[in-house]
Amino acid sequence: MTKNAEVAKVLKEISLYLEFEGKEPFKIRAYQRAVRSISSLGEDVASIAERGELTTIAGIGKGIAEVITDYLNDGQVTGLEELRTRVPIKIMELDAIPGVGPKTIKLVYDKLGVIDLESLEAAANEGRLAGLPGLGAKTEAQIKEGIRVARSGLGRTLLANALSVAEDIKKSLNQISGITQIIIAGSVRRRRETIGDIDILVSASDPKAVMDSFVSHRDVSSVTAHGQTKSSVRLTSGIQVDLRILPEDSFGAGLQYFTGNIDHNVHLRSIAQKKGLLLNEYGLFKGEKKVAGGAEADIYSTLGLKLIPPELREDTGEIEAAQSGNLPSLIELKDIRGDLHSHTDQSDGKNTIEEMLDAAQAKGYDYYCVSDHTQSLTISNGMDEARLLKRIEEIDDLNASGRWKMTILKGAEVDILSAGELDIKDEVLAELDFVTVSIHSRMKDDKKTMTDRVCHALESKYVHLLGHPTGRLLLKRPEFEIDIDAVFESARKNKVVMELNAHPQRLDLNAGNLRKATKNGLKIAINTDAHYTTELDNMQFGVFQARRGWLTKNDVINTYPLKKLMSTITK
DNA sequence: GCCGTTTTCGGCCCGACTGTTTTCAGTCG
Repeated sequence: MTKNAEVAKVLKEISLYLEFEGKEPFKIRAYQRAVRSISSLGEDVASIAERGELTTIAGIGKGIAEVITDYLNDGQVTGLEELRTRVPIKIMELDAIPGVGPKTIKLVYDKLGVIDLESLEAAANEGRLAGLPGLGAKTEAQIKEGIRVARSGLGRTLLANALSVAEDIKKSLNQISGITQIIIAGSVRRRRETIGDIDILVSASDPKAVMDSFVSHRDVSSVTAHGQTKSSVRLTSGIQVDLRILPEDSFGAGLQYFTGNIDHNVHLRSIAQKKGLLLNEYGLFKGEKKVAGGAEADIYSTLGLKLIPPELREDTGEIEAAQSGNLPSLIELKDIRGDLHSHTDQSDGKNTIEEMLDAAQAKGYDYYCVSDHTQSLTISNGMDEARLLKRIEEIDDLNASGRWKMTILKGAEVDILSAGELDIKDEVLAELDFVTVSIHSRMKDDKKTMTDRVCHALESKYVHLLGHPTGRLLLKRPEFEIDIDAVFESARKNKVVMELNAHPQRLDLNAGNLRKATKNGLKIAINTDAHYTTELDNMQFGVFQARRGWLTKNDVINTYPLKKLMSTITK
């Protein structure tokens, strides 16, 4: 997946240069669209290129496909290299400064010879920006602040974090009287894995009171906009929060608009246009007359669409599905009947097995699988065969004790070794109810080695699940190199289930791969991989991600009653 | 540059806020 980020970056740089040079706006927009498309792609762009299917990606046509192919083949794009030589500026670095865009970059390059963050900062500090055409003292001060923000490296944050920050602000806003509606919109509502900024939507009898309260919230470090209907702040944590206030009869339209994403909205608006309607955040209009606006569902139904769950709104086929009545009936948290991957203090978990079971029972689960690490993961105190056999006896006793109404399943998270062999003998694996295999070592293996390793592990007749299949840690570690299509094929042949690891930092598989896996007939298990009792709550993040991957209840084996679950995994 | 239930040309989503203007350009979402 790292290639996707690289390709997106190259396309973004091209779009910036085009804008810098004042080229055709629609061409610029086309490149921007392509950047978004590649960034949110659920699969490796290099694989798509190998199949010659680049132009099947939304927003990628012949021209941009060529650019991508160039880059994948040579590691560079001819036209871009020429631009870089002719205009030697760090355009990406400069554009990353909040409030600075291509036009400003062009201005300071032409007038002052600014080429990067350092030279811009020097110019600002020496007061050389103020006085340039269209730039005053305030803009100069803003740019200085923008440079500080850019330097601090505040980027995206995990959904789990953004959600808790957003809920916090929502709670404090809710104390203002006269608020009739308040909803967290944007990418948080779409449950994206990582969040750039938080959007909050409010309807209130006294909008000004809400705005004033918002910009003076205790966690606000700077206010970047403070208008009548819209304000933006940056929190001390670095997260940007936008607040938008709309009248009650526009709230549904506003919610639709500020949930996005942008491509979904553009598509929706073009449908409105074709029906002779205008769609904006205030409503759906036929001439002067508002035909929908108070409720989000009315916007969709008036456009001839079923209401699309926010998690699907990425313009990746959901609008067509809503038109033809083929939207999936998405899985919900209440459908989950058990957790099939969890740890205890016998390996690297922090709670005892009894504590974990109590916590699982409190969730109302029908079954729960204890799956500690195995011996080669010495750092996590992994179990050898003897300890595992003892654990099996222990769980038999716990089941017999009747203390828990749910069924405790005997499991393990078995390490996949360097050549794909497992680190526990078959005769012990045979004693387990549910065997998960995972990669925890040699994550820098090349693609073929890693793919062969994993596929070989899946061939064991004792293996039921592949844990966190791509090994990524969001915002921290990329996926390891692996041919996911080959893994899916091997899993299908060997009747192995794919994990959707619900840990907020993993969410592995991603949405695109989930969609592809189920299309290929694979089943999914959504597991928390909990190491603490509190981490059992992470199941919700797994379900969010499952919904983004278009998963239904039937795609997910831990929505099944125990009997059906066991017959599904039996080989 | 992309795209197609106005299909191979002629369109392409729409608006808020700010600063620097005196009607608007730039940035952002």
